[in-house]
Amino acid sequence: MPELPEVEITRRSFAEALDGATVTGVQLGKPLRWPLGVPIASLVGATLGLATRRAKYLWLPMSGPDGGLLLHLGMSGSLALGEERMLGPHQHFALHTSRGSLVLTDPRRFGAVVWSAGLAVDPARKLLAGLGAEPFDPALTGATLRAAWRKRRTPIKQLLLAGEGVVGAGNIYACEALWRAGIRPSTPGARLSEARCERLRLAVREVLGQALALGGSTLRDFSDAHGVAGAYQTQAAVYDREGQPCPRCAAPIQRVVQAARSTYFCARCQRP
DNA sequence: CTGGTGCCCTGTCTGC
DNA sequence: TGCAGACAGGGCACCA
Repeated sequence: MPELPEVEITRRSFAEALDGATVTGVQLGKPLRWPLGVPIASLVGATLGLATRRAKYLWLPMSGPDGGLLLHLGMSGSLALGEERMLGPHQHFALHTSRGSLVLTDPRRFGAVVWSAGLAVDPARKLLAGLGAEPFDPALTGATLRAAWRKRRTPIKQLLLAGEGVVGAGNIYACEALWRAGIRPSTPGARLSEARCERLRLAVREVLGQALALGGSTLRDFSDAHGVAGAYQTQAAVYDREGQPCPRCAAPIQRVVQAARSTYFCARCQRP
């Protein structure tokens, strides 16, 4: 489900409310992708800091014990902040605090909540290693993207999905950014000139920025920690629009499968 | 190293 | 109505 905009919107919707809160309990439902990695009891009494985000991961820092929870929403996860109550059938993690309970709902359980003593040590270090630059990092340029992709024959769509060079664009926003940049999703990364890399960098920023402004995309069930849905999906130019006219040139949008994921593009205005 | 595939798990929708 | 199959916003492990 959640790509970078949805994760960031989720973060913003609860981070300040829980900054400084005391952990009063933790509840687990069915297993998520990995074990929590710490006894629940040891977290009780910890003080929460301000939640941050790296790529599609959220980091909930704590002191006493020092460390934090690294959280990923997977394909179907969402967080809600509310009163403490029984876990529902798809609620597999709850962090009860002095200022409310943060509950992870994740039917498919591809998500994760993992304890790490810090971001620079395992398991967080290993999970975050190799991620590309943040899309809004001023240090990210067409030249740095060109350098990251120049030896990669993998199609650019898959490089974006893997977070190589730049993170944050999942299936929806990778399709949208490539359309905006006029680049065919099947184009090998190495084929992109620095100028096209720069165009794609700007496209990724624009798409993610617009999605952030619209509260993300709600295809089925995404909402922020207060239950507010997103509206970006109504703006999509190509995603899930197979056969419909390209907003730019009116040619029918095509759908292909790359690495087992649907890719939508306009064959007329997106060039190899 | 690299690119490709399979898999984790559940819900929803489509077509027979 | 029932049921099988495809598909879904992500990412890891493993293979050749």
